[in-house]
Amino acid sequence: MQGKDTDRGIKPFLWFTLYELLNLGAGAGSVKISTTEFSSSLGCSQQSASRHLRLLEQGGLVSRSVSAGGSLIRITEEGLRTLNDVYVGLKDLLEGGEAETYAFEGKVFGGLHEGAYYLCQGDYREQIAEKLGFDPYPGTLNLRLDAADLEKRRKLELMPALQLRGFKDEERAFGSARCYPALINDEVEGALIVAERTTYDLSVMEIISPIYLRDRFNLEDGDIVRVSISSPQRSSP
Amino acid sequence: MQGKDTDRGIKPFLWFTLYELLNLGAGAGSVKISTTEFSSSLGCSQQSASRHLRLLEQGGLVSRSVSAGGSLIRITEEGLRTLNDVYVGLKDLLEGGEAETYAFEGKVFGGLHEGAYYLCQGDYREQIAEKLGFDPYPGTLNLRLDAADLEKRRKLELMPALQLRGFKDEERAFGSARCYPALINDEVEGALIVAERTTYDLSVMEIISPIYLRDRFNLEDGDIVRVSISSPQRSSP
DNA sequence: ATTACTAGCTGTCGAGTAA
DNA sequence: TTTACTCGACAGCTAGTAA
Repeated sequence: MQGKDTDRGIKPFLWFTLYELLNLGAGAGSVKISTTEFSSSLGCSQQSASRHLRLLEQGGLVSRSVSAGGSLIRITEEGLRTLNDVYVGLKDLLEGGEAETYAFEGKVFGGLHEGAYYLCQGDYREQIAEKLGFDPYPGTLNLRLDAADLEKRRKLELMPALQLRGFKDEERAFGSARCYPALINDEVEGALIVAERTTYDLSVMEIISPIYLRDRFNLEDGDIVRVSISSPQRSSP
Repeated sequence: MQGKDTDRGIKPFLWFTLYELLNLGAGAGSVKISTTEFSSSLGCSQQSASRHLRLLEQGGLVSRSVSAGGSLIRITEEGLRTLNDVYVGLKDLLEGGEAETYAFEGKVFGGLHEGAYYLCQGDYREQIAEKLGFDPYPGTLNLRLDAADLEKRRKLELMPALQLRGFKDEERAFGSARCYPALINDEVEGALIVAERTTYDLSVMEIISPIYLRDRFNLEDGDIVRVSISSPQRSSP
């Protein structure tokens, strides 16, 4: 495997266009701007600005609602992650990157056991084994976060993650997912797994692990479990 | 004036090539790598890698010594600044940029009064008036930093600065310079001024100000003066 | 006023190849 | 082995213009 971690899957010139949109405030919320105005802040022609925006939209990095008098533009979660990847890389390389640790405490709750189904699908299981280095117990532990942790959770959302590809079988399609290697209760290895492209409730964390965590820690619904994630996912030295 | 602060004067695709060089460790010191190896880590052809390196060298962003068996490559100070500019921008926009303050304490020393000569040149004086908002006293205050402050000084060196263009008159050419607005002894406005393209001793800081600082603070050689620089130089909102 | 298509230009790419 | 030239192909740019 020689996969490029730094592969952002975006053309350099489009990355800088996205960066300029962030500069104009399209990261925090929608921004109304015309292609003409945007082209001048970008230092190119109106036509190029228009084309860049279309390409970014196609790539799922911004969302737009085109209307007369300027369009409403907003950088998507994926767009922010694309920008943040470079940020994390630079931080690491320029500041001498101390690996931050994100620690969460969540309450165990029932969940719908959907996770178990996905994990039984051979393809996910293989990818997890390959990328995380363990064979997952066929089920997820669902944790609910306190509202106070949501801001931290949002930041984590932007951090680089290991990607699990989506796939199809005869019956249905499975979306791709991201996962973050984690330490559960400071003892057991596992991972936070986040389904892609779902407007998932950020207060819910699905944890996988090679072992059955409810047994291992004698967990009942409502118990508190600690999840520590260290970031960034370092590339090879 | 509608000058783009974000104008890095570098093509997007070259920026990412520079970023990849940083990834390979060419920021901390020279790195030996062949264009073929580099092209594979860049994900492009050997010809493009070679061309990119030549363009970066022409632009003064990397220095090279081409030799058989791979060239020695190192990112220059200006190259690091180009990367750092984007880093600072992202930090500001993604993390909600608290403006850091760099504070230095330096010992007054004589200096060669070269600075005074430059400041009398009309062009510099005009640019300072325009960009810093004051008419400089025709002379600089020279401070020598403690060795302990040098690391901080090096970091400041990478921060975005106001640019003073170089120029020529009939007799000679004057190089360009960077300056950082500063507060002197927490009371008087002024600026740190750094001549470009000189392998300047980082332990020396040249301070300009609208008034004669030696009188204002009753300074003798060896006295301690405090210089506070807040960064980044925020762009217009 | 917008956004975006078409046409033609320029710059960027990479295979071949020289040094 | 290197690095870097030439040159054909095409991606990205802008001016003009349509919708």
